[in-house]
Amino acid sequence: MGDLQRLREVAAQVYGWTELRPAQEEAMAHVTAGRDTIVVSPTGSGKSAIYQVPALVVGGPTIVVSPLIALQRDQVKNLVDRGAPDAHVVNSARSARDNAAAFDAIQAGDAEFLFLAPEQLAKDEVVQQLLEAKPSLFVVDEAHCVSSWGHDFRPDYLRLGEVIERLGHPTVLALTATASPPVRADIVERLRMRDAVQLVKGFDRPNIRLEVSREITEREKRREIIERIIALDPPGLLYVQTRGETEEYAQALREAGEEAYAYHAGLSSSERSAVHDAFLASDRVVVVATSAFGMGIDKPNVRFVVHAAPAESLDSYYQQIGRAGRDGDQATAVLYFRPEDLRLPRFFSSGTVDEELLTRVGAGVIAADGPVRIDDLVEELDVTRSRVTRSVNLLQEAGAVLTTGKGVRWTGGELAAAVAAAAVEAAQMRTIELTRVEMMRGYAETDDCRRQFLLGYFGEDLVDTCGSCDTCTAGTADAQSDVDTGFPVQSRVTHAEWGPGVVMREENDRITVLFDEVGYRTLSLKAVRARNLLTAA
DNA sequence: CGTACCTTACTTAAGTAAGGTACGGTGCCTTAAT
Repeated sequence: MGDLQRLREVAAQVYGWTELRPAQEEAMAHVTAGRDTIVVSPTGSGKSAIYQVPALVVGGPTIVVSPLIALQRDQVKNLVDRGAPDAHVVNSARSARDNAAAFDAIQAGDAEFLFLAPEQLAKDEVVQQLLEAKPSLFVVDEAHCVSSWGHDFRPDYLRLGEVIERLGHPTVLALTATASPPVRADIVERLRMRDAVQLVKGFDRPNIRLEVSREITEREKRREIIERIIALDPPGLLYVQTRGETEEYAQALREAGEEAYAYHAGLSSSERSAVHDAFLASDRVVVVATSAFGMGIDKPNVRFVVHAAPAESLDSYYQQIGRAGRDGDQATAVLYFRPEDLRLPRFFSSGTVDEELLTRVGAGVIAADGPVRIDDLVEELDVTRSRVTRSVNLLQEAGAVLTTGKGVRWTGGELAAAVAAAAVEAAQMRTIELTRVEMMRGYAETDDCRRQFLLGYFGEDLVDTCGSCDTCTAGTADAQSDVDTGFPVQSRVTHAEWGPGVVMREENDRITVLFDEVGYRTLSLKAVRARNLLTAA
């Protein structure tokens, strides 16, 4: 293939990579051929190269959407250090003049890469500037953010699909280290990827030993975590649920003689970067953090990731433990589990729907009588931009509004009905989120091989038990590979009450199905058979 | 959602019980005041 030869040449001459991995070449070949592509592959496996090399083979600049300004900075520095063509960032931390210069460079062909956050792309003038640059490649880095943050925290992630369309649909490349099949489907749909190739490589991390410790009291749990961390031998990470706990555990660890730092989003940016630096520099460090810590931080020799409490989904959990053992050496992931600790993840997954706001936003769109910009709605309604955007997204989901290049427009239905439909969408999303928390519980409580459970959740079939997780060591894990329930994993089924879904997991006496509308449910086979609840679709 | 902490009410006037309420995670961006 001529393309492949050129890709190898560019990799060697521009970046100094004399050898590409087969998985990288495969992805690069698709991107170069103009095919929308989603790549799920661990951090440290050379994901960035998948756009960096093709970007120089195909004409036109490359836009990279990246969730954190700090990350954008690192990515640009990385390119500059390698002597790659110019890369720029556009964000609120830079002066208007610098941002304008970046657009000029990208339009003039003096720069190849432009990094920005999705919020920038919500601005009309930014999209206009990019249109003039005629980008050929649109990269969404940390693409799991589309699904995990887009639905509430950072709603502009859900609007990237429209931006891609307005830019004439350049080749879309979505990159992430962790995404289960439904999350991948969500990313593909939201980014409006066409005929997307899905490449999932190196998902299992066999050098990370999986363990769960079920605890009775909070007090006992705290004592054991401190002891265990000392025994596990830093460097490592301890994830906790609240900002307060980061300080408490960090102090307890320091009193026990460890080098420990607390990290959460409430710290000043200088405190945060001091912890980053200490984490990267030291071989004896423990960072005690909320979920704020980790994205874009690549330290190869992290020996453990301990969780003082469950995460809100196995997606988040796997993302976090994936920060251990990137050097390939032995590492350990321990989850300390008390059912009570599911309280906070449940709370965070059950955000409320503001029907009054939906009504006001809907009324605002109707009153505009034609396309209206979200910024104008924000001004008129005096509500934060992110709340308005979230409401617009829900109304759009319900089919009540449409987005065009000129703004958001009402599709003609009745306001009350549209609000009700949008509220149903939101409620359905909440239900699904809550069942994702339940899968976290399922992982913590299973007596079967944890690796099989985890990989199964991500749509990967591990034929034999892993032999190295705590349940395998304890001898409770039975191979689930020869189980035949009549409903094979990944096959589509329909439930009498819950509608269509996909089989995620088969066990001797039960199966777990991910239903399109009600999320993950575990069903007793006895009941399924007795009442004929499921049919293969 | 559920806990932790607070106030209030009650009565074996100093401690208990009931009732009320605040709080808990992720980051862009913008803009005003130093």
